[in-house]
Amino acid sequence: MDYKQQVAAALSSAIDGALSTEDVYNKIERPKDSKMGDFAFPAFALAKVLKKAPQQIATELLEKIDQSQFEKVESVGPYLNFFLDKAVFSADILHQVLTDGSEYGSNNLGKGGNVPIDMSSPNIAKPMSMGHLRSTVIGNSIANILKKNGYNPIKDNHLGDWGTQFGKLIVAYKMWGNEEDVKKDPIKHLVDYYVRFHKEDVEHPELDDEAREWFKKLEEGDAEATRLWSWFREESLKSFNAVYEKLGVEFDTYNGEAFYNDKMQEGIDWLNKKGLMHESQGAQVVDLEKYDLNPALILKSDGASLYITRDIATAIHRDKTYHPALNLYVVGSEQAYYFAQLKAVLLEMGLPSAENLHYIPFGLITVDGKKLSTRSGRIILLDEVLDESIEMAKKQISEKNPDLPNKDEVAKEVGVGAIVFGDLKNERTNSIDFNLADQLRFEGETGPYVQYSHARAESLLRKAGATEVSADETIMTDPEAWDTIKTLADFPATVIQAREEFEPSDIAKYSIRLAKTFNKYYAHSKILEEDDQKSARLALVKSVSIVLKESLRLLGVKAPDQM
RNA sequence: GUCGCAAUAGCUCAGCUGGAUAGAGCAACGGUCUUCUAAACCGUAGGUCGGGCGUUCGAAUCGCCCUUGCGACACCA
Repeated sequence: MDYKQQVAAALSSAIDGALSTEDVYNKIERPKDSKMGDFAFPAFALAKVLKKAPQQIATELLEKIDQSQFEKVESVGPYLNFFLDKAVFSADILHQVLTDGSEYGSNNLGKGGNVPIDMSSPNIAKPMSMGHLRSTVIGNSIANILKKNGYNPIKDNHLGDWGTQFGKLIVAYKMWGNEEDVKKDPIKHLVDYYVRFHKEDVEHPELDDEAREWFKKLEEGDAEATRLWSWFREESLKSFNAVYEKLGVEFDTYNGEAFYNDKMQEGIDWLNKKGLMHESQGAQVVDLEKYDLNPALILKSDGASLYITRDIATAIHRDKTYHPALNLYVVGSEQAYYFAQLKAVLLEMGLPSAENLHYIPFGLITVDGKKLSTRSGRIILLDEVLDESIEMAKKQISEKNPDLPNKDEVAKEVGVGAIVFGDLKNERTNSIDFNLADQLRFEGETGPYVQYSHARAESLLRKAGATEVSADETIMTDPEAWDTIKTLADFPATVIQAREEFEPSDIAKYSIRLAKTFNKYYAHSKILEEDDQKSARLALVKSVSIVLKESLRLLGVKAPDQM
């Protein structure tokens, strides 16, 4: 039941058409302090129409309004404050949560539409850094949020597994590499080869020619080149998967750049057929003047393909395979201009799903204010950060809860949860200057705080044992319980908002808000006390546990029952 | 140079489609564990919302200008 709608209806009949019901609905706001009611209507908008002082309007409106369905209505200055009937509302919300369980807040706005998501996308033979973390966890959370909204997300790891660097890698491996090293620690050694190659080719430029040759062989399907390439790819994937396993992220497809390598001609033909391509300085470009963008370079002057050539192929492939309701790309904000061009080209082509392409940028991660770079060695290894966080969690457990069963599992959930939550907590597009100490905080507004709140709730439910949990006779009069219930009621709208904005931080902030109101409630009442409200209190605790767990799940964070 | 993004407490950030005295967390200081997990709770202190002009009954929020920082600007991805 939409209680705001109820307020709007009551208001609308009282003001007698001076403002449309829709306008009234949109003007209704939530007071900052719940002492000022649950909903408020500022009378300013009516002042102009009625030519009266807003204070006076509020007072007069109070006389006319039907107050029967509210606990009370007050006029405070230019505001009209509505207090909901706590008993009815509480029972209603708790009932819904307990009935729906983890389905609470789900909707079918997506109607099962397919949504491929381009995410994570590490480069073969390079380590995954904190930058990849962002794309991975943001993409994963958006996938969860989409599913909650009735879509069918398809997580696509668009691997960087093609390009001239593989020629270099093959040359380097043949000169300095050996199989055992690569098997032992693939990324470390492959990076070493790559870096060494770049050092040596300064004095031996002939290495570059060799590399070009090997890449050409690879493109032509040469047996040895292909064998090495697929072996490097496989070993790299193994080490990526170790990280994905820790993060608890799975993919539906791994259609990297190599996958699209033989599918580019269709896009080029399409562009030619539409007469969109023309030559400029020897290269093939598409003009995008009407989009106020620079021309997009589609083919190099030597006829070779570019990133955009492959992305056009990707878009066509997705269009045909999925008929996507939305087509998402979770890629760093430094590529904003590029994606504007890509979308413009696809619109020009008339690709059916071009309109649905959404570029979902996220802010850059820097160290000491500078961009990360593999070659310069300014890099933060994701795996190491995760391990440190897990260690930290282990330490906390042995201090605070040494008797905890399956400590290692919980330490992993909490340690990884801290990192993932920390990344998702703030607005996507904020850039982050990396600071390890910041990442390893477990107190205050953090993942472990929300997990801890959930564990507390579960602990209460365990202690309550067989006690009946019932929302039927809820009389939640204390302000802490009331705030918590109202927060529970906000979850479905938060799920929708997070989907509309592709913004996991909406969920993260919500979970902190819920954890906070619950902890306050916890500190102020004796939940397990034997009286006639015990089962109602447990209903609240159970509801909080359900919604906290579900919020964390949407973020890709585990919610242990004990920690 | 052009375009884009940002600037809010010492630090990291919230601030919903403009609305009631600008809010959290961390750090600082003080209080709360013989009873449901103190990874918690309560309190104190801390701000000319980068600067200016404008729109409005009302601006951290919208518009313009300036300053500072970051990023992007065709043959990388």
